[in-house]
Amino acid sequence: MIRTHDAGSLRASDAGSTVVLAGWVARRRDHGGVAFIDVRDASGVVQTVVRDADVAAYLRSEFCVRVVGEVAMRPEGNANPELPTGEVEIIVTELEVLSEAAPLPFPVEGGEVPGEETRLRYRYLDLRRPDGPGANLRLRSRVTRAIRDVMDDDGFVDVETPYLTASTPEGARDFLVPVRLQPGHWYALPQSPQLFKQLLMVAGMERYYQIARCFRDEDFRSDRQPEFTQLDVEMSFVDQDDVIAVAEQVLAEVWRRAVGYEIPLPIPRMTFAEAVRRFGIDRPDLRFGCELVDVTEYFAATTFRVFQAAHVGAVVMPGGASQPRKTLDAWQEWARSRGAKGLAYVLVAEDGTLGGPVAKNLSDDERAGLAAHAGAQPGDCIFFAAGPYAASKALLAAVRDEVGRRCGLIDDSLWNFVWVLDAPMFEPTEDGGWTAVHHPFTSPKPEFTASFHENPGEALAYAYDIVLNGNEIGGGSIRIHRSEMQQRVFDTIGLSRETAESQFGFLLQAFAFGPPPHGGIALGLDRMCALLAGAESIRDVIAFPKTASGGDPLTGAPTTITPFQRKEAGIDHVPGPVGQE
RNA sequence: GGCCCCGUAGCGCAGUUGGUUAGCGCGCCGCCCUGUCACGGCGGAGGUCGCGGGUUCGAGUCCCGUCGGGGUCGCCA
Repeated sequence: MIRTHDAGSLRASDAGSTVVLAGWVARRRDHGGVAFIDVRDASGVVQTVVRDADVAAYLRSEFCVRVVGEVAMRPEGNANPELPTGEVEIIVTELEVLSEAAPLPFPVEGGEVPGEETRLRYRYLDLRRPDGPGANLRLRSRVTRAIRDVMDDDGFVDVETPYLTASTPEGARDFLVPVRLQPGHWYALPQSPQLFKQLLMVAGMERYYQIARCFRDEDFRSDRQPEFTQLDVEMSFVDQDDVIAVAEQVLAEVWRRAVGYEIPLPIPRMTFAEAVRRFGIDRPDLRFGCELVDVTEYFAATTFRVFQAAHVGAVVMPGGASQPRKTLDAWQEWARSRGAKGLAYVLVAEDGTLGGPVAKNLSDDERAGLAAHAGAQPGDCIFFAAGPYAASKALLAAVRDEVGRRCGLIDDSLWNFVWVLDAPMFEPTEDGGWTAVHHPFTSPKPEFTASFHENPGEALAYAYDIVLNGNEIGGGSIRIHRSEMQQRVFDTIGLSRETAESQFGFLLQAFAFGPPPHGGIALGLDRMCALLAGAESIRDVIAFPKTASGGDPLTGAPTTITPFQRKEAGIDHVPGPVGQE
């Protein structure tokens, strides 16, 4: 090493020793005769004192320097209690510029945080910022270390699965890779290692894990990138409780070591049906109340046409009656932007009388008991959604989240985990058929193994999602391991034997050779890290993320390719008639 | 693919009802300064107002289109 000490590690106890530091010029305070150069490395920052005016005047922000000097106590009254190293300073005897820095596109130290695109174009400088995303990468490293320690202690085998694999038209859009040696043939990047990890169970690995990159060519969100990372786990001879227990051990160790939080185990469980009934969504944020109220029965005989619906639900906004008309109108616009027709509301006045446009459409009896039935207090606002069950619940879930935010009901310091179990196995498609809610390898719960084909809408899946503060951070299931049942699932979702054979034939064939009962889970590493870091976007916990249009401002990817590359990759190959390629 | 917000100096932003030479802070360059820690003082440079078109005597400002960034719905087995 060209240095003897880390800048941020120096304390009063080091006074008198001669040290060699290497780092960057964080700040320069040049007084002419004496100059203070803050030297920063990964460990922190320390003040150095340069008395050679020529040397000091030459330095600029972010020059990379090597400094030799003696650690000295700062003069009386000059200590800086804001800094861990604030009691000492380095009296510089030798300063070597290792490399110069051009004028910066944005300040590495202090200043306003630049726009996202600028930060990504100069990501190496963004990561160098002491209060930037670099700290998140260190956090992420602690997380993966904790994961590997737990998995290793539990006897799991870390296996790498292919990134160049076969396209499966089901599910998300694939990223495709042309194959030079076979013009017209394409690899797909895996959306997840799902099929391979099941093959590893057939292979007798019994306990598999991988911190795996996954690829999905879908639109972006703040919590979605085209490539993302998950902790992928699969286990043989297990039940749902076994998988959940392993996941809880991982989460507990990660939270313990990343942020020093002890997750109370076991993590509470809730069924999918209960989550939707009480919170309108399968990933409820349990940090606050405001649970949904079912008023369908209450309005069963109403003459108000809007409430003559399959389902009428409500959510109470504490203190919402005092919202100005403009704000209430803005709620309508908000609801419409989410595809709803509007958002009915009733204001409960301080004297208990009901106001708002909907109130006058209700009967005297309906008005009399409404506040009590909905659990509203004087001064509250009751929002309503009426229509099909799922759509109404979804709208109210969004209202509840918005109410939680606007009313300051959410305690940011809470870590509220919950398992959501027993999701439906199938959901109806637009053309009257059925499709798998999770994926078609998910087993039905034991009580539905015989009936799911006849009553797809009632079948519950042997699946579990882990939810944290309203965010789905992972999910898994017990898989189907018998060809017969797998075939019935394919039949249920209308996947022909030919299609199933061409897409998943290798898995079905593997299942002919003594497949063990198995199940697993995948945890979203990026989302976990973003939550642990308090980041608003998973971009903040990824070293080199992409923008919303899929570009990387730093490398310029994706780029066009040369005509030679086109030819060599064979991407313009025109396939012959099907079956004759 | 739909909708919403944003785009003005290297960075962060202001810019009135459309009106003369487009401002502010930081940064940058030069000079001064021996105890600062967001050091300070004096001086200076730096702009295709994202791009294209239109309205107008006149456009950073209004209109249309387009590109880029962010968010959201669809989508994400």
